[in-house]
This record gives sequence, structure tokens and C-alpha cells, in this order.
Amino acid sequence: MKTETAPPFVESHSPRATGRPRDEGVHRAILDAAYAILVEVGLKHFSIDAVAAKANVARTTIYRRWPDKMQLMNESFLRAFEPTLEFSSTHSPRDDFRALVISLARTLNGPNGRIAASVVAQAQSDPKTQEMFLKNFSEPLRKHSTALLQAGIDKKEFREDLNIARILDAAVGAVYFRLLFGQSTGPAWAHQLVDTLLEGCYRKDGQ
Amino acid sequence: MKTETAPPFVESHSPRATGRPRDEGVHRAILDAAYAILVEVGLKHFSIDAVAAKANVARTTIYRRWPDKMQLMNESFLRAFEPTLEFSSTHSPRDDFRALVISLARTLNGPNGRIAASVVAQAQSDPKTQEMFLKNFSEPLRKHSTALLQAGIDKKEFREDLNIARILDAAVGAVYFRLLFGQSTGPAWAHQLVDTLLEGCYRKDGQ
Amino acid sequence: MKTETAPPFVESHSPRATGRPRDEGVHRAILDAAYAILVEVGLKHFSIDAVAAKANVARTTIYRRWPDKMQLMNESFLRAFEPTLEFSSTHSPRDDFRALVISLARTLNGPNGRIAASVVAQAQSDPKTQEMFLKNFSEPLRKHSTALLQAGIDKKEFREDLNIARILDAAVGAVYFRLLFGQSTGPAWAHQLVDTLLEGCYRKDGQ
Amino acid sequence: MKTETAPPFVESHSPRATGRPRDEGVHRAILDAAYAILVEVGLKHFSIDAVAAKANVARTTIYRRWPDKMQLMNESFLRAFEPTLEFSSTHSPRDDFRALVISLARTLNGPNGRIAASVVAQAQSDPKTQEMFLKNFSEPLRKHSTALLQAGIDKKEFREDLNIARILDAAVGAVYFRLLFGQSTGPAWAHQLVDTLLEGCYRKDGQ
DNA sequence: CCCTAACCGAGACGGTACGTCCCGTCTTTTT
DNA sequence: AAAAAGACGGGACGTACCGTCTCGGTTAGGG
Repeated sequence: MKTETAPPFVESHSPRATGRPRDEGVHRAILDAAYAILVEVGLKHFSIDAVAAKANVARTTIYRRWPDKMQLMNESFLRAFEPTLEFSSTHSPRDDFRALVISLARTLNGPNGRIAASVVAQAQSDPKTQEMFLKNFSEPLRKHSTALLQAGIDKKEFREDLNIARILDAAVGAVYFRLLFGQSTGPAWAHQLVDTLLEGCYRKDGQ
Repeated sequence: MKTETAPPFVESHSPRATGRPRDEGVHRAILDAAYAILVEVGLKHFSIDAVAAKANVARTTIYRRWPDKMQLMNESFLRAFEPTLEFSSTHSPRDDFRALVISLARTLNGPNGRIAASVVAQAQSDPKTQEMFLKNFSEPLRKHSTALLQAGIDKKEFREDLNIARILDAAVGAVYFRLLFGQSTGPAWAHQLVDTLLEGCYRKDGQ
Repeated sequence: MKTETAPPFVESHSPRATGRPRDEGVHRAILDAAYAILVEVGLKHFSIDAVAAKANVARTTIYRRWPDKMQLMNESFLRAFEPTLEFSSTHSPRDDFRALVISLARTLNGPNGRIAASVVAQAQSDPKTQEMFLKNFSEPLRKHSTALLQAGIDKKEFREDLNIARILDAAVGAVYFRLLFGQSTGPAWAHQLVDTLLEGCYRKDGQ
Repeated sequence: MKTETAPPFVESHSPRATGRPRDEGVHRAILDAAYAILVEVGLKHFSIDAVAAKANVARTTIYRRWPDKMQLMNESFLRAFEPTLEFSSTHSPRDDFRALVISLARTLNGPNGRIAASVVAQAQSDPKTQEMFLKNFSEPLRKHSTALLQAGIDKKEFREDLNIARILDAAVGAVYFRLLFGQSTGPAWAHQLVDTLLEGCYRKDGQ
């Protein structure tokens, strides 16, 4: 009877067994170009031709790595937001939550905001983009936030019956809505938002 | 250089005295077709050709009335949401607010939600669409909601220092975020959302 | 008194009932450009892009009129050879035949020869081209030649059992073979060819 | 005393003394694949990729041996027609000539005909192919045929002033023309052709 | 018996051209 | 004038091959 447990963390995609290896610089150049175009001239002028020209790369080279425009944009988005996912954890749940929301708001207030908005727009006509956004970006953040708020409950700081999911819907939704309609999500605004939301989180008794 | 853009809502003074008058039925047929296409096959396949074909109308006829694709979509959106703007007012501010949010959530949960999502997507590369959405749709709703919540404060039902604007950011943002990412905004969810938000609105004393 | 005879040669395809009529100058410009490219730089560099550029026309305009490269080339060929189909008829069958072969040889010896060679090449991977060549170019010429040689038989100038089809195979084949392999088909050569072929056509008796 | 066995002039046809020798089987596999593709799916789908796939060989391996597509096709053609060049010689010039033409017609009537037609097509945009065809295929056959007809003259079987070159132009041209336009060159047809041509070759006196 | 140069597979890369889909403008006839 | 029909210039799409260029892994012969 072979239990035959597969090795726990094997990367199944054997990276490169044969053939000329891909030029990593090209990869970077393309993503950089894609990022720059999205930020500078926007979604409407984001075309494979434009990216290829800006990256000094043949159009075919792009198609060799990404099946279409949308996938390229998705990866461009992911790369732009990868370093963003550093969550700081302190003692205080409310401070952590505040920091998290403000961090999100600040990020989306900068150039990366244009990328995120483009991705959201694209997601309206591309299920893959939608899925990517949720799975690779939204859910991790949500998972972390949930834990954070739960800690607040455990510490008796927040109400026991707090509906964590809705608080997060509200916080994240508010930030995105303003992003999508050209309204800044600066620190002052973000502070107000968090304060307002936290107000409903505390315990009614002696606080 | 004929700009020739007829205003969406005809002013009372008729500028032309001669020539064949515009067929009003054609106007409706086009908007109906635009609506149907957006709802049925989505933003990606929304093209002037498709609308013209579905409306049994020549492409020229569309361009005579709308300067481009985007304006047509905008008007299609406005028409779809015009009858939605019925606000019911009862005695209780909290019930009114609840009703309002649930009404918005329900509307966006139906076929009209696809239109709204398309408009939001388009707004990312078209300032005019953004402006239209804010001015003709978002602001009226916001104005009404603000009054509603203010009434709650005046009635001493809500905290005096309630940040109305942020509560609305949160409520509206949450609904749109879920709309944009394919998550339903059904009544149960909407109820939870409102309950959670209201929790932070009440006065701390005996309520 | 109007006898009202229907026009003898009505084109059944109602040419253009509605819509903006096609610009005939564009048609000419495209065919001219196609012709020039085939003659000057040859089949290998004959591309839709090149033709469009030379004709100062959008690529799409070409595709609106011809389904693909090959059909364009075919029409270019037909137009180049249309004025060639003037057959002169004198009293003497042998002179007529001689004139015909020499005429064909001379035509193919000039710039039009490059077009014809390109068409023959293309016919090897496109049945439509093959059919077009045979039906619109080869057969008319063959039909006329057959009549011509038959007249020679009727006049007792040629042998009664003359195999007209084979004589034509030989004459036409010889000209094309030389065309296809870069050997000139000048008048001297053509004369020799015809003389040689005619030698087998005469009656054996006192002639 | 130096033995100095260094070869005075290096033979050009032994370029490498070291390294892994080329696999002869690969050479055959490639040419077989090229032949098969040309015969089965035609010139249009004859691509290096297709040949490589069919031969189970890397594209590089092909390019190491042939500079480009055209040269590969040329060699494929030559190999296909190499064994064809067996000329049978009997006593009778007219029979030999007849046999020769029929043999050519029969060969081109079979699968090899597709190769030959492809080569002729390619020759229209590649001088090297043209030269190859003439030098390696056409001329040897022509040289042999010329000798054969000359023998007929010498034997007083054919006319003294017979224009051998034109007779050959006619015979070969006729066969190729039919090949290039999808008309069979079967034995019956070939017989008729030869008979017709021979008719003009005989002496006028008592034969 | 190992060294080494060439072979072989695989595939990246810069390119060219293809044929398609829309865009928004224009030109013409019919109503 | 409006309306239908469709030509036109143009931009971008994604695909198919071209011929060149690295790679890692394999074979023989020559030292």
C-alpha cells in the first residue's frame, strides 16, 4: 500500500528544461512599458503596438509571453501591487486597521491608482481579469484584514457581533469608488473614513 | 465642420423650420437596442454597428444624434436609471436610509447593473462619462441621502458629530464594489451592510 | 413606333442601388499600383501593404473590393491582358496563325510577361487563379486559334487529319515555357517556332 | 630531413576533421518530409516548421544544411527527379524521341509533377531556382534529346533543315503547360503530341 | 580515455504580412 | 432635412512563418 505522498511544495512548472532561455530583461522592459503607458496615457491608448514600441521589442515577443492585451495588463497590475502587500502588525487592532485602510488609500491615490482603475474597468468585460483581481489582490488583503478585526474582537476591543465582512465591504468599496471617479483618497479623507467605520465597531459598554 | 450634436433633451425653442422632422421612434429604437446589447452581450460587443443592426437603423442615423459611442451609452444609462430615482420618505430616518441603500442595491443587482458597470468602466477612459455619472446620477442620490441622515441627527437619533459624507462613501462604495466584481447585492447582504453602518451612527447615550 | 427591344447585354447584377458609390479612381489606382509592383519588384514583394501604399489608399479599401491578395492579382492580370485579345483575321490561315503566335510571344516578352508568369506561379497554389487563367484567358485564345486552323483544313491548305489541339498545346506551351524560365520570346524565335510547327500541318501531296 | 606530409592543397570537400558527424538519416528524413508535404498539401503549406515537424527534426537542423526554404525545395526536387534521367536508346530515332517525351509526360503526370510545378512557381521569384532547374534538369534532357533528333537527321529519317531546338521547345513546353494547369499528361495525350510533332520532321520525298 | 568541436533538440527573438473588426467621416439616393 | 446604404482612411487585433540567435545535452574522432 503506497501512501506515496507527493512532495509538499514542488513547483509543478519545470522552469526551463530546454531551448533558448527567455531574456528576463525583455520581460521587465515590456512590463515597465505597459505600466508607463497605463499611467501616462491611460487605458484607451494601451495597445500591444504601443507597448512594443516603448519597450523596444517585437510585437511577437509580447504575444509569445502573454496571450493577449488583457493578460499583459493583469500581470502589469500584479507587479505594480506586489510590493504593496506588506502588512504591518502592531499591538492595537484599531491602529492596524487604520494603517491598512490608509495604506490602501494612499497607494491608490498615486500612479498605481490608474492601473488599478484600468483593471477594474477591464474586469467588466473580462472574467479572467475579475478573477485575477479577486484572487490575487482582493482576497489576500481581505483575509489579512479579517484576521485583524477578529483580533480586535478577541481582545474585547470590538463588539462581539461585529460583521467583519460588511465592514470590509464598506472600507474597500469606499476607497475604490472614489478612485474610480477621480476623487482623491488622501490621508485626511481616509482617516475620516476609518474613524466613521470604527465608531460602529466598539463595544457599547465602558468601551 | 458640422458638429450637429442635438441636445439630449430638446429645448423648447425649435431651431429648424424646414426639412423632414426626426423620427422619434428611431430615437427610442436606438436606445432600446443599446440597452439590450449592453445587458445581453456586454460592453465588449457594444458597437455602433451592433446597435444599428439591432435597431434596424443606419449607422449614420446614430451618429446624427450622438457624437460617439460613449455618449450613446451615457444616454442609455441615464434613461435606464431615470425611473429609479423615486425616493420614499417615511417618518424614520434609519428606515429611510435602509430603504434607500437596499433600493440601490436591488437595482444594481438586476439587469441595469450591467449598464452601470459598463458606465463605470467607460468612465475610466472618458472624463465626460465620469462627469455625467457624478452629476446626473451620483450627486442627486447623495444629496437626498445627506438630507435624510441629517434629519436623523436633527431628531437626535444619530450622533451629532456623524460624518455623513463618509457614511455615504461607505454605503455607496460597498454596493458598487460588489457590482463591479460580480458579487450579488441582494437584500440580505444589503441589510447586513446597513445594519453595520448604522451601528456607528447612533448616539452613545440611552440611544 | 417603339419596338422596345430589351437591351441585348444587360448586366444582371444591379450595379449600385444605394449607398455611396465606389470611387472608380480608387479602383484604377489600386490596379495600377498592383500592376506596377508586379512588374517592377516581382511576386515576392507583392503585398497588400505595398499596393495600398503605392496607390495611396487604405488597406481596408482594398479588402473591401477583393477578398485577398490572389484575387487582386488575378484582376490585375485580366486588366493587363484585356486589350491583347484583338485577333486580326486575314485571308491566309497560316499567316493568321503565325500572327497570333507571334502576337502572344511578343506580349509575353514585354512587361506583361512578368504578370503572366506571376499568375502561373500563383495558380500552383490557388485553384481559383488556375480556373481564371484558363477560362478568361487561355480558352478564348484557344477557341479562336482552333477556328483559325480549322479554316486552314477547310481550305485544303492543312492536312485533313491535323490534330489541332496538339498543335496549340505545342505552340502555347513553348511560349510559356520560355517565359517562365527567363528566355526571351522575341519575333525571331517565334517565327522559327511557327515555321517548325507549320511544317507538320501541310498536306503531303503537291500542297 | 623533413617528411613534411602536409597536404599541399587542402581538399575543399573535407571541411571538418573533428566534431560530431552529421546524421545521414536526418538528411533523408528532411528531404522525405519536404517531398511528402509538397506532394500532399502543396506549395502553400510548405513551410520549414511543417517540414521539421514531419521529419521529427529541429528547425535549426534544417537551417544548418540548407540556407533557406527555397534551397531545400530545390534539393528535394533534384532528388525526386534523379532516377528519372534514364534514357533508353534503341535503333529508331523516332521511337526514342517518342519514348522520351512520353516518359517525361508520365513522370510529370504522377506525384513528382506537383514538385516540378512547385519548382516552376518558385522559379518566378527566385533566380537560383530557375538556374537550378535549367542547369540540372532541363539542359541534360535537352542535350540528350538534341542528340537523338540529330541522329534522325543523320539517318536521313528526318529533314535536313529540321529546327531541333524549336521541336524541343514545343514538346517540353506542351508537357509543362498542361502540368501547370492541372491537365493530365497521360500516355494517350503524349502519343498524340509526339505524332503531331513528328509529322513535321520527316523528309518530304519518299519518306 | 578524456577533450573538444560540431551536431541536435528546443525555443526565444526581431520582423513582415496577413485578413478581420470597428471607428468616425463622407457621399449618394430616396423619402 | 432626415434616413438608408455603404465607401473610405485609419488603428489595432491576434496569427503564421521567416531566418537568426542562444541554450543544454549528445556523440564521434584526435590527442
